[in-house]
Amino acid sequence: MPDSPARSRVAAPDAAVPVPGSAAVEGLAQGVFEQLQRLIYSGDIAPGERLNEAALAQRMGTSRGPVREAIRMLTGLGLVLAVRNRGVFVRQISVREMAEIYELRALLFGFAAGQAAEQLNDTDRLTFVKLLDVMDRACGAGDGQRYYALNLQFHALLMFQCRNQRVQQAYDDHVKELHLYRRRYFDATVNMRRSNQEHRRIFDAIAAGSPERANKLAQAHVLQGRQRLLSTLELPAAMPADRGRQPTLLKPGPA
Amino acid sequence: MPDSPARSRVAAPDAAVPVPGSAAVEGLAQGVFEQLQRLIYSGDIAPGERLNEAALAQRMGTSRGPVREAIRMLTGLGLVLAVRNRGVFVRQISVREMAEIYELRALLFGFAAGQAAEQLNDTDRLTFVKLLDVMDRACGAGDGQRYYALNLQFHALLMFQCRNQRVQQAYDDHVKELHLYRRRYFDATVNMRRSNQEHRRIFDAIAAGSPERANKLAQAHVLQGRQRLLSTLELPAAMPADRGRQPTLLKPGPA
DNA sequence: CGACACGTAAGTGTCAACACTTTGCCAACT
DNA sequence: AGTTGGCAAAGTGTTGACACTTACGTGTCG
Repeated sequence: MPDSPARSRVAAPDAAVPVPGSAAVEGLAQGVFEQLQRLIYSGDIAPGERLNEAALAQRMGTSRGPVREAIRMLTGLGLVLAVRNRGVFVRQISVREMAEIYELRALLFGFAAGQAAEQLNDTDRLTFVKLLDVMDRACGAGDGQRYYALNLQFHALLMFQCRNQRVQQAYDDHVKELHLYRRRYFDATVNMRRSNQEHRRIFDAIAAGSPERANKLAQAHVLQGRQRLLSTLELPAAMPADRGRQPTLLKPGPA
Repeated sequence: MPDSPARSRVAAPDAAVPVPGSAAVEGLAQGVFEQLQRLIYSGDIAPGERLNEAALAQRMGTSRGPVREAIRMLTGLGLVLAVRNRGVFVRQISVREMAEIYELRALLFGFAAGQAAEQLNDTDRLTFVKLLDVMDRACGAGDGQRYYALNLQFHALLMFQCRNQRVQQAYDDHVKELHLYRRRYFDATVNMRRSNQEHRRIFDAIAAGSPERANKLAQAHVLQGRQRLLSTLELPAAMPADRGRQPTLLKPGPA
């Protein structure tokens, strides 16, 4: 009791337990885990980068124990790759992997669309209508950031229609993996327009109660999204520059 | 690597590092992780059971650190559920979850079958033919254990045809989750026969180059597998029993 | 006889120290 | 000059100890 650890510590930049009223009940490892996840998905840590335990521990205001545990959670999640005695590295997904993930996404998304066409309740239908309306406006205004967010919402709402948490989870997991790739390259107004049109057609098929058509359209939508992304990737080196990083294909592995 | 014999530790029952020639290069945490995974999938630890860190540490011949890290990997994998200050419990999947997983499996399996019908090379075709032949024999001999193994092989071979590692991995992951449910209830000879017939029909569709039909048949096969399992679950009142533990794990709530 | 409070035991959460590996650098040797 | 050998620093792997929370059994009071 002479030592009140959480409080007598110097304020850390990303403290996992900053204030008592916070989510300290979750435990340090959990807190560090969530911080790291956020940092990785936000691109703040960058794929291929190494995670330094001591540095992170200091940054989070804990010892290395919780940091290591958090990192192990990340490995279990497949977000990070551990190499014995060398450290863990943020996973880099290759173009091929990205393509594969898109294919899987297309499959799941198509399935959900098909289910939606068979069992769409009125409140969800209304939500769809409203959402599409807002998306039209964002699209017209050329607000890429906003459209990106709405797009996620649309997809989430559609995925919910399959009433299968496992499928939704699989979808979410894989979408997360694509975040790093996608965020940067999703601002071309043209892409936005086409994407928006496709959404409308998918919804029409769903509202019309045509599972087959909805499925096909939804699948095509995702695959065309992949195509759009691939084409922007193939364009020359005229993007915000990721410190010279190419769409690398391989992990930072030793051999 | 030269052995460091300083460890005069008594041999532990499931030692994660028994002999130098073993997988010691992977690190203790990794070793413990693999052991635990095995123990859980083999049903040796049983769903709902709690993992005692100290006990496991002793059993594996390490300290609690590596055990905790291994456990964190399991949580990242979703195999286990952690509750602060209470411990981690092997995840129990409900019947509903099982049904959902089967639906997802059906989707993926159907997809692979469709792809297979579009691009099946000769060597794989031959492998299929041979495999089906062996399965016929095992089926005729009523060898449930053997058929179970062959069945997995058949499904793996078919999944491979989609040439998409992500899809395969998703399939594998979910099949693993079902292992606990399935192993016990898969010996009825009748089920074996019907299953085998379905395999044949699926392969026929693939060999005939009919993606649509192959997809449908494969999907139906998995869903019928689900039905077979559900019916066996509903029959008996007595199974090994989970020691009365319910899907609890929710704390009563503060104040 | 039942409910509540308390004390104790078991178990998890966290930490700081120590052991081992890898890696980069500098010097000596060919 | 190029190569090889071996220090030294940095970082990961592992451990045992200590703090804290929870669960459980016991005893007392109503």
